[in-house]
Amino acid sequence: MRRVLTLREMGAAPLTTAVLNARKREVLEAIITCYNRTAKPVSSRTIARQCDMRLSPATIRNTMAQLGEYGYLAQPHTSAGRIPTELGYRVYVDNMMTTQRLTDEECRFIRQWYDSSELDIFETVEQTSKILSQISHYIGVALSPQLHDGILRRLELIPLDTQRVVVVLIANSGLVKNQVISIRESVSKADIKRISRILNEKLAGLSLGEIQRISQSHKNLKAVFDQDLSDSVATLARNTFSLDREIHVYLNGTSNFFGQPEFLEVEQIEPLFRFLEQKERVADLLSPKKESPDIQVLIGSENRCEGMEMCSVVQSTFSVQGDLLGTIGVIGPTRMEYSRVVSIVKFTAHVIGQHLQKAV
Amino acid sequence: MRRVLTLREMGAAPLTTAVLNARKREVLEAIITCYNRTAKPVSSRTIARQCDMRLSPATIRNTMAQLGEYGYLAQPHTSAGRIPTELGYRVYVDNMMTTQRLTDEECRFIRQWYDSSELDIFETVEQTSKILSQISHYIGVALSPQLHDGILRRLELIPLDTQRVVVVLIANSGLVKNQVISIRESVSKADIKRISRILNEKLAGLSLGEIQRISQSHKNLKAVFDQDLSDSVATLARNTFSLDREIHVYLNGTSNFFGQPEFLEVEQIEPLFRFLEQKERVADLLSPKKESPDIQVLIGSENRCEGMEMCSVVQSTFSVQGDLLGTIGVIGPTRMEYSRVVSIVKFTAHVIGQHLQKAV
DNA sequence: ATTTAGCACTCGTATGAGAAGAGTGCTAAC
DNA sequence: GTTAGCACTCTTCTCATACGAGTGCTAAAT
Repeated sequence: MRRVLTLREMGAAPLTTAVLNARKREVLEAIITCYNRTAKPVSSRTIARQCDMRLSPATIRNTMAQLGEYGYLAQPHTSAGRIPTELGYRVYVDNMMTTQRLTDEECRFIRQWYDSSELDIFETVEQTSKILSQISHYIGVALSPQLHDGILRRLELIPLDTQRVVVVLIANSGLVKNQVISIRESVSKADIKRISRILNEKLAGLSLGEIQRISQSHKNLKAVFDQDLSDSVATLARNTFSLDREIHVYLNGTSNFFGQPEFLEVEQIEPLFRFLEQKERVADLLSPKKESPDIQVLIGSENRCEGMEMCSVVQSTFSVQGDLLGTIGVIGPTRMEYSRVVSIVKFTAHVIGQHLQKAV
Repeated sequence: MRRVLTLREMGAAPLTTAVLNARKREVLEAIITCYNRTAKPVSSRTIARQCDMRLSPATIRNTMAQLGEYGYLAQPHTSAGRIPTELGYRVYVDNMMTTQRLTDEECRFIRQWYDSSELDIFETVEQTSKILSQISHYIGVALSPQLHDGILRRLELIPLDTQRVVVVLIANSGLVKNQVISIRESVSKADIKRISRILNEKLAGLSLGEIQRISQSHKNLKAVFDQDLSDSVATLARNTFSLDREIHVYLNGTSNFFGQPEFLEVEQIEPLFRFLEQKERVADLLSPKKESPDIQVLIGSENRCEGMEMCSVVQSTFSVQGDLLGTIGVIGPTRMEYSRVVSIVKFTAHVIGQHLQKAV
């Protein structure tokens, strides 16, 4: 029978650090560090050897037993070493982790990518997932900004032929999106110009989500425009702002997981890859939560995603001028170098913000 | 020692069907069919049981031995059944395969997707990869069209501020692409309008690749415009048409490979996934070859891609009004239902062409 | 009161032998 | 030309055993 603690057992354990004296902290950290390297249960002897204070394996065993009672450590089986539980990692991440500065080289590597790239937001975001995966050696992930959340700066209608118009929407954040829309009755070029002028006058400065809501109802439209609108204009407006809520999810470095010892078996890696292929779910996972802190760390099954039980997520949002634009993150095994990854994600979010600022 | 024939041995075998009498053909086909189902070496007894002409296993063994000499069959080890070689599949695909019509349901399934979708080309292409994977149960792949290959119908310059302009390029194929470009010296709105008019007059109807070439050189530009251009206009033109040659590659259904018996081991699936993550290489693989036939089938190592040795590719291009727009395809294990997949890819390429036609 | 040495015990892993089974190739008879 | 029979090969599965890593507990040492 496997001695893996249930969540309830783990939840019952004290979460405060008060109960963790210096030695327990040191042992917990040493085990986490060692487990990160080897992915194998850590024995008391290993810790005794490398621990600063010279203690015998027997003493370490006592400490480990106590950490086990708290639910911070678990044993795959009775006569095996210890591995950190999710709760153990949680305590480590929340209370013990020291922020590790990136090396100058790493910083340069990240900045270089952005400096050498154009300003297209979508490409920048896609590139970011690549950067994150390359530097973290895990999976880099990035969510494209949603036009829906932006403020309309300007729109342009370009007649394509009598039946179709290209709409170009420009948001305050620098986001530009075009789409071709069809109109039933033909509208003259002059009309389109007029409509375009009116729409710009009345709607610039509003959020695109708000505009979309308004344009759904004829009544609302009338109120905003303060005049009666022909059916064709109303339809045009409605179609112009019927934004697809699709989010683009960019994933990179998925094959980095093949190297990880805990994913050597297909049974482990298959559910993960199946999950990652459902882009909507990945988007859900990464979508900023209500009270989103600077940086968020979801450890193991905390992410509540089927297939992601053995993975952790480190994520952050990036914004331009206070406008939330998107999310970036790293997905790695639960046994992850949290301090390094947190630094990477933080720094990258900062740099991407700076970079996009130029495009405003 | 493994009895897998080398390519040279296989190449030395006769490729004509003349040498294949009815029985040999029937046995080869039966083995391929059976191996497709089971992924296990096929024994003489299995064939003897299901073969139409009532023959004993011993007779089948003789025939199998001859097919083995031709290089169409191989044995994993001395006392195992036979599996088709790549050459065997090649003979089957080229000479024996009967085109299998899709069921009405499958046709409806494919058409439905397109009927219910908007006309944005990129989304259509992305969706296509999803459709292909869902209906083939393998990996669906699609290459987005390259603006570079299109004919310019129209361009629009939208001033964003004094230093930046949004360029909207509209190609004959219905492809629309926007990009923000920066200009060093500020250009007035009136100037931009004027420039836009000139560019449209002079360049509409030319291929974008050609335009890009022209706009690289000041001299060429002068020749086309038949007048001297200010530095600002030249720069603007150059930046407008400096199209990134990036191709978007859409992959879907990669996790379908987890179900395949020959990919149960990580060692098999890892190189494949590593390959698929290199989007440029996938694009290379799928890019239409010089003399590209209606539909192309690459069997096993024919694709010459590291990691794809155990996979086959069925691909086709789709076009609108004779303009080659992009490529779609299916990647599956070498042990693939070629006749079904060929039908799927053919039909889908046809439907996507029809669908995009509407957007022209 | 804390630490440690010693030791019995548990459990996973590696190894090897043996049996079972699937399938072939060959030979001789039909 | 076809087939039955049989020896032979090779894989796979199972079982037993040995080994080793690591623990928990107890009693002694500090």
